[in-house]
Amino acid sequence: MKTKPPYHIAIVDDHALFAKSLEKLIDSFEEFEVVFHAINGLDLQNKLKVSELLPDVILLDINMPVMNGLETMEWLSGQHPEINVLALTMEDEESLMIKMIRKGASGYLLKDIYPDVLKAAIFEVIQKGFYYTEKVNTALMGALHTKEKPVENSKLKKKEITFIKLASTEMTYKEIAEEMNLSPKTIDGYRQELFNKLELKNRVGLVLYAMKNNLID
Amino acid sequence: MKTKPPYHIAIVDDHALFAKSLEKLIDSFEEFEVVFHAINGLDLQNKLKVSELLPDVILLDINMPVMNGLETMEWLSGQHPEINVLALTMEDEESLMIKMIRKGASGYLLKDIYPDVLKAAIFEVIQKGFYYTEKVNTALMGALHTKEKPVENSKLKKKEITFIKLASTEMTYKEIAEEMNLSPKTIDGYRQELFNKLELKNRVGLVLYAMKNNLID
DNA sequence: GAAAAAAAGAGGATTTTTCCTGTTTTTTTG
DNA sequence: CAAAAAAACAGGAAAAATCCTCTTTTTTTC
Repeated sequence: MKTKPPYHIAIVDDHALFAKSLEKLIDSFEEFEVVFHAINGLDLQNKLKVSELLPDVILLDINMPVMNGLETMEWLSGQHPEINVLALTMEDEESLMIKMIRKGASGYLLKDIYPDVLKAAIFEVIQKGFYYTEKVNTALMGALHTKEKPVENSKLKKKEITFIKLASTEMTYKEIAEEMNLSPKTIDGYRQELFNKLELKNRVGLVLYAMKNNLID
Repeated sequence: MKTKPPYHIAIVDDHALFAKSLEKLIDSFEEFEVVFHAINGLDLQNKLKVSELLPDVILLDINMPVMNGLETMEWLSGQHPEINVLALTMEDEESLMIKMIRKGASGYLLKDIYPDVLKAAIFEVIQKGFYYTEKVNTALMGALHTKEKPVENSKLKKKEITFIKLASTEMTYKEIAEEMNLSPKTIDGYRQELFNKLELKNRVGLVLYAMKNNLID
């Protein structure tokens, strides 16, 4: 970790306008300098490979089309554990927040914060290695106190994910079965298994689950 | 309309980080100058009242909590028709786009555009009074060709909205009826009416509609 | 206050979803 | 290869959702 300015920042966000704007803002802080920005996790991997100097901090958007924040965070933890990552997101979703922290993010910020807060957060991450707001702390405590169900709900199988996505449309299960080239009874099995595993009551619950876990939208 | 730089821009967006960043970006274009930014439609109304100089162009975010883009646009069209408005949004939602144009927006931009496009768009809006991309044109043509259904779907009644919100949970219709102190048959009437009006096939469609229109989450 | 419109409610039927308990087929693993 | 595990599939039934048409009650409007 560098101890003197300028600190190098990388931005990962698929919204070019936001990314570029953010770059301007960060460059306006004299202690910081944006070294590059990537439009998704894959792009970040490439940029990191060819970049001669690694960023001190990465600002990572969570909602991205190709390789999302969680996947990217996982890769970063493995490949570049020395880089501090600040997760950026539009929504205040507690479960996502916890997942990002678990995967090694150094902090979690909403996009509706004020620039000063961002600046302070980056500084704190560089100095202390983390930036946790009251909110994150509360959520973390809560997560630790509720007993860890061995649900492994983050590890849905591919077909289950496909099914959930289709179940989050106006298709009937029969149509979904055709689409997936499976018997309606098999589809019913998926449904039942997921209802049990995720503790859902009906299909609407499945759609809400898909939303919260960014499987749709 | 002013004909010489600097042109004055106002930003309306509830995400402080994005708004401030965007301000930096725009100020970096020498022809433009950000005069103020508001966090929602209501705030914009106040700012416009006390501001001694009106902006030439307003960059208006569509998704805002208090007074959203559509409502704000409606008000602007009535009170300040001379100000050109560029709608800004995260999602590429055709119906929203058309509604904004109908209410008088001078252009429609996605937040994933490049800064140069934004700059060009602002210029074009100032000079020509509008900035329509190929996409918007296509959508508009399509909208004109499909006959205007008197749907008024933007004006859902209060109870319908309550119903949609409850239908977007794991409750059964029977439970929803109890919650709303109505007969299950009445609830069924709401459901049927909404399915027709919004052209939905089933309850999942209703949940998706609720999502797209920010009734939930 | 009578007519019109809107909201609430109902009967009755079909389709879809949900649930429970199995069997058969395919894949994995020692 | 044989045993075990996972995936695919089924029968049958109850519950919920969906659909269509219609009546009653309440509210609005002239």
